Amino acid sequence: MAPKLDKHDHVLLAAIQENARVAQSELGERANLSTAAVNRRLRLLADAGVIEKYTARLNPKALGYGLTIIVEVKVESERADLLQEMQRGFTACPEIQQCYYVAGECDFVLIFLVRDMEQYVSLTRRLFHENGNVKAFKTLVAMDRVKTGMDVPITGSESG
Amino acid sequence: MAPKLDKHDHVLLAAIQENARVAQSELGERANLSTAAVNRRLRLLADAGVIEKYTARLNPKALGYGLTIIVEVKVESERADLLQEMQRGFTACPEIQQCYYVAGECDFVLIFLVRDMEQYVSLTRRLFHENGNVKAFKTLVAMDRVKTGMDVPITGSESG
DNA sequence: CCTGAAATATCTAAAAG
DNA sequence: CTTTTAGATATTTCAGG
Repeated sequence: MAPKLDKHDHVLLAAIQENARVAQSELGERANLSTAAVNRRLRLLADAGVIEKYTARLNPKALGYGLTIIVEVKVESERADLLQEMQRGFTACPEIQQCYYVAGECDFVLIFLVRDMEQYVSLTRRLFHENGNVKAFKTLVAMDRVKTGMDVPITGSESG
Repeated sequence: MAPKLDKHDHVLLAAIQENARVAQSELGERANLSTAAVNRRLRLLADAGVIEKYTARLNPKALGYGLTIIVEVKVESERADLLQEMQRGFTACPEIQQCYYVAGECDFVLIFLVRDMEQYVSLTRRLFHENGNVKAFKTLVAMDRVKTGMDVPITGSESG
């Protein structure tokens, strides 16, 4: 899946992760490449799945989603089909930003983005209380989103 | 901070959140706006901070970061200056993708993206063991990143 | 794999309704 | 808000090393 990234790729990836709108001409200056080479590399990186998508990060508060809640879910049974059905339900819920299947005390960690507590309570009914496979869940209310994002660390060099 | 978003804005925001590279001409078709109106709205939304940034989402595994770990941190003292110093340390660490300050049993929830367990252990030394204000921390290893992203739900309409 | 230049496409701003 | 125009930027492709 990762076809040998060299240091030029690292420069490009770090740059577009920070700001996807920088012109390929400027990327070329930073990476010491022509715009044509930049264009080709970006295409290959996207085709290879290294670049998953170009996206705009929106301000949740500006859209009325002022409440972040982290939830730990414990399940009754770890039967594969039941887990998969739960994962589908979580994934389909737009208010669940992130879902991790974890090893340890609990089984899932979810990150909710909701308008208010009322909406969260309503979602817990549907997703947890009405789901026979949810044994327990623990709610952690975020007072501050200290650091957010899906940024991947990009070291100076590694494989090149 | 949120200067009345109408349904046109919602269409635009949902579209560029899903794919930031769609042409403004196509955005215009989807939102029933001229490209000039789309351009103006996108500029205003960015200036107002509704659009925080344009970014490329990268595949962590492709960059060698195959291990996601969620950590709950409990502090000794909640003194404001100590908390702030911890937050600065977490924020400055590239391997910490996300940091939430939460109410409840623990005080911080962190999401790490690391190359391997060795790197994680090394980071815990520096960030937790060598920090006098960390009372305890609990490590949850992610077996699967079921759903990721920072997407904000965009309802059909609300304030318009 | 690269560069440089040409051909497309896109964005931005202005003018007028 | 709209449409149209025009010029500046950005992108993609192509020829050739």
